[in-house]
Amino acid sequence: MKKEIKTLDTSTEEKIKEAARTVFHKKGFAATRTRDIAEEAGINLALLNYYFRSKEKLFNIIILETVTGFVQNMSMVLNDGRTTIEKKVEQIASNYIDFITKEPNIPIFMLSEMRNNASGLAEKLPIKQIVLNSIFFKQHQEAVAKGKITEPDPLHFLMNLLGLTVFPFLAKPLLQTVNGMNDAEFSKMMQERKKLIPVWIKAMMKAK
Amino acid sequence: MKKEIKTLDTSTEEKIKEAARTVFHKKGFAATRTRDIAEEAGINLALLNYYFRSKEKLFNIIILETVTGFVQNMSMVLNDGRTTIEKKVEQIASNYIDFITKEPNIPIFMLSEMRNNASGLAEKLPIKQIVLNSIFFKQHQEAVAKGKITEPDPLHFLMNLLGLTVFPFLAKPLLQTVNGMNDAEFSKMMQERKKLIPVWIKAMMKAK
DNA sequence: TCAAAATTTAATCATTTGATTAAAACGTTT
DNA sequence: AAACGTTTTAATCAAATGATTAAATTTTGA
Repeated sequence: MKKEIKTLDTSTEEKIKEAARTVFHKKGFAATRTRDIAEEAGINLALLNYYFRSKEKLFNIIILETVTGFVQNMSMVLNDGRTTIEKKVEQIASNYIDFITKEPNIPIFMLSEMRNNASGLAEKLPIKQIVLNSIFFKQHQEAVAKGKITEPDPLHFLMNLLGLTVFPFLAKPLLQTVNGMNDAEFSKMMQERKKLIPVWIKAMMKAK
Repeated sequence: MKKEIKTLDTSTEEKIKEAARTVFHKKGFAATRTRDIAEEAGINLALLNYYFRSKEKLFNIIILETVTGFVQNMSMVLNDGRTTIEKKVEQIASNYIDFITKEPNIPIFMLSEMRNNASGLAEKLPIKQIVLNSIFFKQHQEAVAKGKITEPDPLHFLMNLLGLTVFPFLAKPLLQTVNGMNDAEFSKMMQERKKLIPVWIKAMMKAK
């Protein structure tokens, strides 16, 4: 048969990547053992080095994919010319709450691995372009000019939106023990926030 | 026999704790080597085990102190009967921005180490008590009753406040490369947020 | 079919790492 | 000073860990 498209889903290489993603996301680079990944993938340890040379190289592939996926979503929304700025806020809040609900380890994984920027990751990401050249950026400028938004720096805007959206997931371990909150309750709370965050952002941005 | 008070500031035990705090905060438990701590403290490696038995026991002491310190500040503010809820928001934003500016590694350290709650830390903290029995909690209930605050759950209130305050520090590595922001600019931005966050929170809480 | 190439496996290596030990150095008490 | 307890040091240990190797097995292509 063709060797290229031979059920890539279950190829050894893909199994290792999938396992690496799972373990790295959950435990981070330093706490992850290559043997953990091999076991999770159900493969011989040596295959990890056979396909990816080293733990570090495998990690760099995973984190680049993870961060790219995270940013891409926002990029799409920010560059949609058909939606208002209000609608963009709704979409970002809603999309990220759904996304992080499915992959709850991603925010703390990304932020903790970037803390010393060891992988030089940030340089590889065109986030600045994404924001500064975005339709959102222009819409924000217009809204400021028209006095509909008080704070002129779009950075505050995006940071507030992401903070309100992402921070609860980061604080979840605390909430669960401290507040006795279970997964269902947390999930319900985040669903509420899909509607609350756009309302809050709107109110904040008009405030002065 | 006697050894109680002999310049505790520079005692070996204290030097090790201080070094451990520095290294653990910066790199996290898994990435920290006991030799890193010994070197930072300028002591022989064996002394770490002599005074603290194991890396893990030393870590548990450090993280408990760190989180306690972090929570204590909020507890004081939330239980001050002489301040309004608006003033409490100002104080928490201001205190934490100052605190984290001095110790920028603490938020990501706390959150990433709690992600699997390995140290069973959350159980040791009386945060639930702190919030539910606080003066703030009663003031919040009153404000809701009087219609001054729309959202009835004080959890949203505190999570929003902390999210707006802490999240920028977590995202700092991104901002620095992506936005080309240097330390001085970041610091200036956070000083602005001391004034902005109370205004924003006030507007958010009235929104509906 | 069969030889070459690719993949997989078990065994092993060299370091790293947390921890311990025995002896030396230091300080206190008598 | 001598005896005793405490602190510090250098050396070492055992387990863990990332990586490699050589052989076995499977797949590919003529």
